Amino acid sequence: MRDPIRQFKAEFFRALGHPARLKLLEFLQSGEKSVTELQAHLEIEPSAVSQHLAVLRSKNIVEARREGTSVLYSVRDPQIFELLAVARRIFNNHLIDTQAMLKQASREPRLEARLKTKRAPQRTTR
Amino acid sequence: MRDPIRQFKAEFFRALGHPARLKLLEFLQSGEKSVTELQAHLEIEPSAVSQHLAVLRSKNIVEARREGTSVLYSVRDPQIFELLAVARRIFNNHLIDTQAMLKQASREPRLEARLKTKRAPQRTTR
DNA sequence: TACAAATATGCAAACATTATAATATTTGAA
DNA sequence: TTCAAATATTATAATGTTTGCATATTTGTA
Repeated sequence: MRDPIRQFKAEFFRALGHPARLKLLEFLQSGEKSVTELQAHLEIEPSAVSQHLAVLRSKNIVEARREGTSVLYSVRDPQIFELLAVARRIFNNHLIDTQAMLKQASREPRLEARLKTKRAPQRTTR
Repeated sequence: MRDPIRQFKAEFFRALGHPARLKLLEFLQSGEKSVTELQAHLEIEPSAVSQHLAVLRSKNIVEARREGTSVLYSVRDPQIFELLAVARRIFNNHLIDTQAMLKQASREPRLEARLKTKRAPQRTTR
């Protein structure tokens, strides 16, 4: 593999790249939850919840412990929440852009259409 | 769409989910760069660089401005760097796990193999 | 056995990546 | 002004892959 560390980081970010998994993590912010609770909160197929949890587990984002017949999940590192908080701040900063994007279904103008041509500043020497 | 905001956040994280794009962002931490510089740094096909840049642009992570024949890229919001820094801290915290994972090519044991069975604490009543 | 949860399987679809080729923009020279 | 070079972007297509999900099965616990 070309670049194992960055590859690993990339996989980490992709693990966050699904609405259901984000919702899981946000819910886990209020503490450890059983799979049953998570399923009730997400309102999707139980097996789908397990599958999303498996993705998060595989990247060490959450951890599980069994208690009787239930399995309780929690977020491994509180800094995950810090990460989500920073992301939230970024979205808030660009809320106007974001709303515009949502509205127009992510159609973005071509790059050149955005780029106001600007003459290169004149070098004083050479 | 079910959940547009979380959907959007998910797409944002997925935009970070590629080693080349992470490398781009890390490089941009030292300031605005021309596409030529970015290409030299990444050592991949020029068009591939443009394509990755297009992904980052589409999520408003970077912005471009033209100067003469070159196009200069920069990161829109310094908090992106904060985000990457938090991610880095998370990885460092779990470095041992991470190294183990890298070594064994991400083979993870099944969940039950990890779960030390633990008896549920006895309820005092009922 | 019944309950809780995970896993296996299979499929469709969406997605992502990359390579190649074509196109656009700016600049400077003829 | 016309052309060519340099810089980048975009279109296309082929591919490959992951991915997400549903259904069914299995595992672990009480």
